[in-house]
Amino acid sequence: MIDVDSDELLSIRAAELYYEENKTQDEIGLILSLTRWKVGRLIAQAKASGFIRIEIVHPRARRPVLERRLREKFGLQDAIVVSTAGLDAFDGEAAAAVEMQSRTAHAAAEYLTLLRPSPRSLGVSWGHTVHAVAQQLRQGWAHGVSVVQINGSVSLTRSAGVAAQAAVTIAQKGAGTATLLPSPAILERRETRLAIESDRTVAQVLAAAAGASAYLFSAGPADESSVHVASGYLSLEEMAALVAAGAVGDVVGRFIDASGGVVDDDLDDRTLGIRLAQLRAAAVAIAVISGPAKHEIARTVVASGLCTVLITDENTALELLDQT
Amino acid sequence: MIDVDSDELLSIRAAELYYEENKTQDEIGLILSLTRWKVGRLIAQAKASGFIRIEIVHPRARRPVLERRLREKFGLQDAIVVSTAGLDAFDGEAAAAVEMQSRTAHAAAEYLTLLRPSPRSLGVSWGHTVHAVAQQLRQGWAHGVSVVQINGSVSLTRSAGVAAQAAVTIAQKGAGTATLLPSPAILERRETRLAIESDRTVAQVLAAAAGASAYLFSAGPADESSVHVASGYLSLEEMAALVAAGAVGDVVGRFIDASGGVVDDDLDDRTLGIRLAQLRAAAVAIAVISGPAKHEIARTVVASGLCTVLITDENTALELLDQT
DNA sequence: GCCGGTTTCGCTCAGATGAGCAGATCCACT
DNA sequence: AGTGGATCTGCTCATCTGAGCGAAACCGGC
Repeated sequence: MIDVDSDELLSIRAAELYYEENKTQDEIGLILSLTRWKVGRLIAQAKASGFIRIEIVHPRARRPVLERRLREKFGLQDAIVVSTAGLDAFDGEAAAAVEMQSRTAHAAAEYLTLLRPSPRSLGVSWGHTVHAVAQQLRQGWAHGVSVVQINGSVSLTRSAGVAAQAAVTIAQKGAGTATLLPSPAILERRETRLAIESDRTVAQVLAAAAGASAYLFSAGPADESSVHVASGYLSLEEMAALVAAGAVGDVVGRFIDASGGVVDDDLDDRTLGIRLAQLRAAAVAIAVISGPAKHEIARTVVASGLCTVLITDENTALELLDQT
Repeated sequence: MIDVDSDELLSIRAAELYYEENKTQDEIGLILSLTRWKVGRLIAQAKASGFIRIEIVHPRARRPVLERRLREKFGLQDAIVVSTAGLDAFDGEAAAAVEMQSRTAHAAAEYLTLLRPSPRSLGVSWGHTVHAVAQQLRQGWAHGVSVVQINGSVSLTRSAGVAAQAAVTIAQKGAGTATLLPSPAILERRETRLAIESDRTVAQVLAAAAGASAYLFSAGPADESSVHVASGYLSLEEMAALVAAGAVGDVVGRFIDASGGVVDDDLDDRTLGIRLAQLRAAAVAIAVISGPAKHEIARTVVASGLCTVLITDENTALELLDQT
């Protein structure tokens, strides 16, 4: 029979009476024939040994401890970590992932709303995540905000509207205006990109994007589920090649490796939108990244200084903090 | 967008800072621009709303709240409920069930050891559970205890030793003696039972059993997994007939229905061992019942006053307390 | 606008709790 | 046995926290 340290057992009994029966340490001392100081120490010991688990079960709960550790480890200005508590109530991993996506987007919307100073101009990328954030924002989240798209958005397979939707919604709900970037995200030839870029309308948008007072973007994993594959910008073969070359994902359409460097210079040269250096230099760059598929790219984003603020879920945060 | 009551959200934020960051309510007030009393109330509210879940994670943890409710609801002298915390670490329901069985047996062994006055004579039944308790008892748990079997034990398919083992082990570890009941549990004819019962050796054991200062027994479900089927006392058909007649399980070999009454008078008349009335009249009757298959019989045991002390697992306890 | 009822607020005060400290106890090694 | 170091114990005291209580704010009906 494996014996459990009798002090450990006592501390469990004390903790039961304290937390479940909410008796005072005095009363517990009486019951267990201990001084109340001993009881206090036993409970402290139980806590220190991790036998007492306190969980805040609420869809909008956050994890301040993880947030602080993220800030410290990666030198972030701010970090928001939404709790995964209560996820077992959802059946199926897919449903759970959707819920976490939604919680994260909600947290991002709230963060944007509460951000002070409220951004005069906000550069946004596009994709599922940014779209979700736009949805969660409430009417009047800002009083006049100039929203600018920061990377090419015209899709080859869908109408431009879909990608533009997010920026427009964010602007509309913030009583402001949206400036769209009328260009594909990835061009076939470098020259085409240069040509489009030099067009006055596009150049003006890019200039506006470069001068935004804050950025809001997500990141995508480098795999067949990437929006760039779905949008037709990249074939499955090209994606496989990127992965083979070390790509872990993309930020504003630019594919990067684990160290945060551009993977394919040629591809990057054909990609239209602000450059990663501009993002790295931004005073406020909010990355919203959630989901198990994005752990790797999330690590790269925070590790290579692409964002100043990270909004993510608990699992991703734990993964990011997990050593290395 | 479904809005969450802003007070509710505040209470979550306050709770996060209080429980995760362990700040004082004063500090939290400073952070959230609230008075410390408001913070206290918010945290209390979060607790009351059930957003704060405090769990004691330890294999030997108990559930004093459930224990008290069991005592109150069923008028028990005592109740021990072992926690299911940490069971997800086991893979498979079977492994989890084994773990709970073991935890419950451990708790029973501990209870016996700490029972005051220590029983001079202890009547025991036999089966998996009692065997497990015997295993978990430690050397010297008592100083001279007279252990008596309270129901027939000679198996038709295995050697008598197996069923006797538990009683012998309990006696040996308690520096005492074991008195075995040298008879099958269920006879084929009433007359045989009477004949055996009138034999002096058997009669003396039964008399000793009747005079025990405490009883320790378990209960079995009425289904094909019953030890009485495995032991060969009952055929699958007989068991099916018992179930059809309303049997929910057996206690010391006697099958009872939901209200605690004997299901089959003839069968009961062929069963050798102490009578249920004797158990109901006992000053200390400790029932050790754990596992999902035994919820129904557990309910019957406590509801019909067959035990004064129940030792069980959290799930069974919850089931027992679940209304009705 | 006014008024009664209800809720919320800030506060007092007493009880509960944790930090820190000196004495007691234990333990290993001579 | 004797000794030095480490740990444990019970205590004082300062701080933290929850109950209870008037005062203020709020709300709906006139």
